[in-house]
Amino acid sequence: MTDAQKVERWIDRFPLLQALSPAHLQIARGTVHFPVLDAGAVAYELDGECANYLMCLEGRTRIFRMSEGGREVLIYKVGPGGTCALTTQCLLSGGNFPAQSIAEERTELAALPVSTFQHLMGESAAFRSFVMDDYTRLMSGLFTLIDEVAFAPLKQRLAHRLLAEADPRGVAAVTHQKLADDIGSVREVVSRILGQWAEAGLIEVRRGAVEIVDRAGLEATGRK
Amino acid sequence: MTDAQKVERWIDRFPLLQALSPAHLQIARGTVHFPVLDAGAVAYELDGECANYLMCLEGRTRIFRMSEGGREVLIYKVGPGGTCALTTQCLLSGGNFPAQSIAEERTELAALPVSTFQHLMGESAAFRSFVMDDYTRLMSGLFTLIDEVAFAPLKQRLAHRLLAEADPRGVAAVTHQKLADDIGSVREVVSRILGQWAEAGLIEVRRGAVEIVDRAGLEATGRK
DNA sequence: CCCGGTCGGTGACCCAGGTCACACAAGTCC
DNA sequence: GGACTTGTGTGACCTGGGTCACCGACCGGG
Repeated sequence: MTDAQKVERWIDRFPLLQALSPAHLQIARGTVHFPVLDAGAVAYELDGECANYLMCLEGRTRIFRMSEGGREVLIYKVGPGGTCALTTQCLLSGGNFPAQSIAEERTELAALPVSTFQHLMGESAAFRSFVMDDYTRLMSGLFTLIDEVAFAPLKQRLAHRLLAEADPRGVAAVTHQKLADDIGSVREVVSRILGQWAEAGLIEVRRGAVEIVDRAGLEATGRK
Repeated sequence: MTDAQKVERWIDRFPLLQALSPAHLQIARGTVHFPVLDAGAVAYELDGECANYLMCLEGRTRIFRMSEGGREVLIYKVGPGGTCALTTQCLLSGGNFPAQSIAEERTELAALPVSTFQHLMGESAAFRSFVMDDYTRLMSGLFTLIDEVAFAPLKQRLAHRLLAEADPRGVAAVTHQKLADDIGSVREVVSRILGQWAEAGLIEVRRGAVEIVDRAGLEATGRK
């Protein structure tokens, strides 16, 4: 794919960019570039510096925090059409990354350098609203996350994760280990809960995947 | 105190406002008003609408989330010179309050109506930076909060809270119940931990107050 | 077809921390 | 100086969920 094509695809994926004035969009087009991450590659590390505003074109990255003990909490995942709102946090605050990120699969990004970002933030109301939109979304996501880790029993968090991970047909292609990582628990516990649900006919477990049989039932189980 | 005096005090408390252009500052002066909350009054409720950008002149408010079970987590407290960054979240996202707030003592606020807020956000880079500054600070606060609720043992969270609550002389004027609420636990547990620390000579407990005797020791106890 | 890595299942055990049920001490309001 | 309210101390108990130690099943490659 030529660079010009990549630029078009990028604008395709982020239609809101078209609200930029021609001049501003021109600046963006001229400075954007397109890094690619292999599966498992580190997108950025905790406390790393942020040199680009990142948007995701293809693939998926996982953003999480890790405790000294090695356990993790998932903050969010970014897929095609999403921006990595933590870069916003860094660029706006002048600080470093408050979490770390790893590509779950091969991931193609669009990256605007800091200078462009700052310039557009200063000059373009449309760009500001584009950026702030995702940023405020991140904020509200954090509140529900806080609720979950602070109050929700593990079952509920697992149910949520599972539902979030499932494709339209209700199949979630994840290992127990990955689920456990996402919700900050351990494999054994996840296996046990999944076992109970399978018993109850809510799900079916396969190697490397879980199929949701009774979506409603699962949502309800989670809820108490 | 006359209104004019209040305006002066307000600008005194928030010196960064002086970076606004005279015209913008004039708009702010013309529309700001000064609500007062009695101790225990509700500053705003969960899911409430936000009509003003709020800054705290005197007093203290507590912002927290509550579970269905009635347990709470403290998000942060705002004192003199602080802005209530959740109002920013509301105003920027166009949504409602993601948490609730109660005045811990008589609290005097400065309030800029939405219209002024929007206007200045659109026009004044200085105002934007003033607002975003606190907003990004909130964001990073949330990350450390997530860390704590997800990973830290209760002792550690209690130690932090206690240290945060203590005045320069090391006296924290709080009941066990309040501490428990802040960290999302229950009185009995807090009493027990406090008892152990008193035994170990780290603190001294009085009715309605805790005195920190060995600050360093307390910080260390928390840390593992 | 065998062999090593990745998954998943299961039981025994343990512990932080929440729940319940009191008893008691300090203020405080008449 | 009762009587009531608010803050605290403490023991008995329970349970979610993490830890440990395995074992067995599947899977892809030589």
